[in-house]
Amino acid sequence: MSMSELAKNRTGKKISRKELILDAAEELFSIHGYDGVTLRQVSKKAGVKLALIDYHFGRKRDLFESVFLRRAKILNDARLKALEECERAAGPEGPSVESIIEAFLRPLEFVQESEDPGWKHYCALVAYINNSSVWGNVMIGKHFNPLVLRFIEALKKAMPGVREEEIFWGYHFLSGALTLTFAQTGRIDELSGGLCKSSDFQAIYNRMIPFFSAGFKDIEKDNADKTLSGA
Amino acid sequence: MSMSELAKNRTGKKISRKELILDAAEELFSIHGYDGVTLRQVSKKAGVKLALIDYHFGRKRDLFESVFLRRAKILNDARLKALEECERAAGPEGPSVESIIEAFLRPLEFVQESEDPGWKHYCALVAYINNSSVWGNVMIGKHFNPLVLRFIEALKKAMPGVREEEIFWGYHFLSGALTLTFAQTGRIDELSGGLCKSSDFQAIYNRMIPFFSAGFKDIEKDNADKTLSGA
DNA sequence: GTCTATACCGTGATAGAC
DNA sequence: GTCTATCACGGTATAGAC
Repeated sequence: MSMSELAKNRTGKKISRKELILDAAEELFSIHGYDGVTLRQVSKKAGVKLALIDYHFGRKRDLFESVFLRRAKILNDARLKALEECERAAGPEGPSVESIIEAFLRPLEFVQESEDPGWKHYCALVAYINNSSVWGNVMIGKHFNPLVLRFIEALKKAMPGVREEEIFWGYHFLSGALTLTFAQTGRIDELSGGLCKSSDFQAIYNRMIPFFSAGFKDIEKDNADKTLSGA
Repeated sequence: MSMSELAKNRTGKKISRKELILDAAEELFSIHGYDGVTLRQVSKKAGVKLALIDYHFGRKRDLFESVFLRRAKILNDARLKALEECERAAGPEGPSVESIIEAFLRPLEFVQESEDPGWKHYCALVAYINNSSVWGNVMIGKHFNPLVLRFIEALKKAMPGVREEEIFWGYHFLSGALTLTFAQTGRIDELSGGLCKSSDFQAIYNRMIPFFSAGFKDIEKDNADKTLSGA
């Protein structure tokens, strides 16, 4: 790697031009979506020549995928680790619903704490992809579903007797709430007249964990009711 | 209106070319987003000449807004009516949290029952807009927030003593889950191995209402706890 | 008032020369 | 790694036909 490929970001760390392109693309794609961004905009924002994007990533589609993949593994490894730890910490009867949801969400807090603003852009990009019927099933399905199924398994153990599909629906609701949070539209800020700050992920997770735990427990109660009445 | 402006849809009803353009644009925008659709694609799908779009709607942006506005009022009027009815039906102490959420969601069921497939496309479009940091605050804020604040008010009455911001957060979660449902990505279908059908809105609302009611009630309980411990 | 044919001109992704 | 050419496509404008 030659010196000319390196630049300094604001924390003083040297980063390659390839990374600069990824950073610029990440931010732009997260705001305007795939079709709303041109490679020229990316090259301008990254401060590199247009042709360098072609050199490093080839087609636009591949650049988009590279942006998505760069942080996917880091994110999911952190969540998997959190789940495994909460399983270890729990007794033989396994972790509670609440602690499983906590393991799913808490690792995301570093996004806000990180000095790298790219993580916030990345979350917005995940929101864009997750809501897209074009990209969602391909990219999220391929790279996030294995981890999600791991969490679903844990929830099933924590709620024995509950029908599988009910747990999947609960996850769907959780995923939707998280996605809208990631999207960072600022709508809740305005709607609430400034009472809620959509940028304060920690405040959100603090509320999401009990809120969704209550939802899941309601499923469990309902299912138990049905089992009883069916007996 | 001349005969030449009319065509027949599959239910045999005559619809104007202007409506055909709106229908085509609605479907395409809902799948590919604003930037992912060209006016030429719209004209082709609608079966009209390109210049006709310019004649009826002017700029692309204005077409997009026309598509969004066409059904917004119908949708929100139905929900407002449902809320008012549930308030009338309740005693002087006002409606329950559960019945308020029901009034928010149930009117959406006609979307699935309607013969007009455009309603499903419209919902996906709302999902796209609600998750977009570019369009969300402008269009959803302007045309949906007044209704939403009406529901928030009802929830506040149903949960006296709960801090306003907690209710806003609860709404944020509800909105996210609903948005992901609207988006119709089919991801939950695949994730669940076919157990869940994302097209079955009725099944979803049946589960959302108790799930989110439980979440809100948990907020209420928490708040009461804090009040007690603070006393 | 409704619709069509056609042209404009900037911009886009991409390929190939250097 | 970089520069430049290519060539299709995009939104929009306009003149005129029914």
